[in-house]
Amino acid sequence: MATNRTDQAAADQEELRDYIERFANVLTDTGFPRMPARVFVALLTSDTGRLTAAELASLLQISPAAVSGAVRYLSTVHLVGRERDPGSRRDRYRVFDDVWRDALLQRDSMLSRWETSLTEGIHMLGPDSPAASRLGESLHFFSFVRRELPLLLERYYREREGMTPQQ
Amino acid sequence: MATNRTDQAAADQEELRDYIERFANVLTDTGFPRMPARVFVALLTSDTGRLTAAELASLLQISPAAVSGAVRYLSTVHLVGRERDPGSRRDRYRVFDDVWRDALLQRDSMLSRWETSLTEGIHMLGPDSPAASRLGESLHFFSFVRRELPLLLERYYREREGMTPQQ
DNA sequence: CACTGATTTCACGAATTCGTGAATCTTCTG
DNA sequence: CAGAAGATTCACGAATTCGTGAAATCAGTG
Repeated sequence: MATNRTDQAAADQEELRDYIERFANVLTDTGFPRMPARVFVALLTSDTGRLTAAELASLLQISPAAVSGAVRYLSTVHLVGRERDPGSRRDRYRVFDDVWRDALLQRDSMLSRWETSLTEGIHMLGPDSPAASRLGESLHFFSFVRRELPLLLERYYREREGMTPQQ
Repeated sequence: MATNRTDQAAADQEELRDYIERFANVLTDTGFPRMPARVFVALLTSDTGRLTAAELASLLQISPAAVSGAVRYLSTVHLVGRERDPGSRRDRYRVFDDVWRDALLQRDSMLSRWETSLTEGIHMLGPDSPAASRLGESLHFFSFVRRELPLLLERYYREREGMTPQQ
């Protein structure tokens, strides 16, 4: 029995689906909500990086409502964007090329909230208590990271640019 | 009516409790489980950085079981350690001085799992598909971060050392 | 401006998480 | 080695999260 084209395509999709689940599981282990993780990986592993809601729903075997929810989440954390082909009713969702940069920079806002809390704590505890000095250490560390992170990213993109000048 | 010492202490504790809740909320907003967050902040803001289970329970108004659970969580993510004064039945839980370094390095293991998944995906998709090249970009980025992070930390500790040589 | 295809919203049910109280287990003291 | 103080485990109930189906809303098209 020969493996025809249809069989092959089916096998490929089967394998892709399995992979998506595995990768998504790794992400959920790190606190990522389940559906968003699956949708995100589906987009990452699609050739164009752009899929419609219907394609996502059928690939992942989920309801349109689930797609909607996942995409809303992913949008708010800037991991995917919404596009609409002009003169069409279908949205297309896409992963940004620099997803990870955005994801990292997002951490930044988190850091700044932490810094706010730490500063507040230091004032409350009085500047010369041992606890305050512990909080101060943390604050110092965070502001260091927050200062250095953008520089690190910049360096990465500069290096990468150098390696693929044709991009 | 004069403010006596007891009143002042009570007011301080009240304020501390409020602060702990606020800071813990900030942490939970970033995916941190609630109880662990509260216990962690309580330890951070204690003068010695070390509290017994009973002290935590009374400060946070939670059951011993909740303390136990929170502490177990915090231990597994290396944010607090357990100590026992020799010749005592009481455990003391403490925040490590370099909590944040550990926390960051922990991210490292997360990154390496992601890298594994990405590599797997690249193989599955065939190395010259567009999707594979997208995954490849991500892989490249992560290995960069994983390489640079320890260097960044090292630099921080070296700089800090220079600023507080008496430590 | 009615029609149709597509997305979002909402209420519900299922599943999971979370904290407690009670019981069990551990470890020091006499 | 019995007793007591402390910590942990476990089952339960409460609260939250999650995904679905159905209804409502939105946006192009003729």
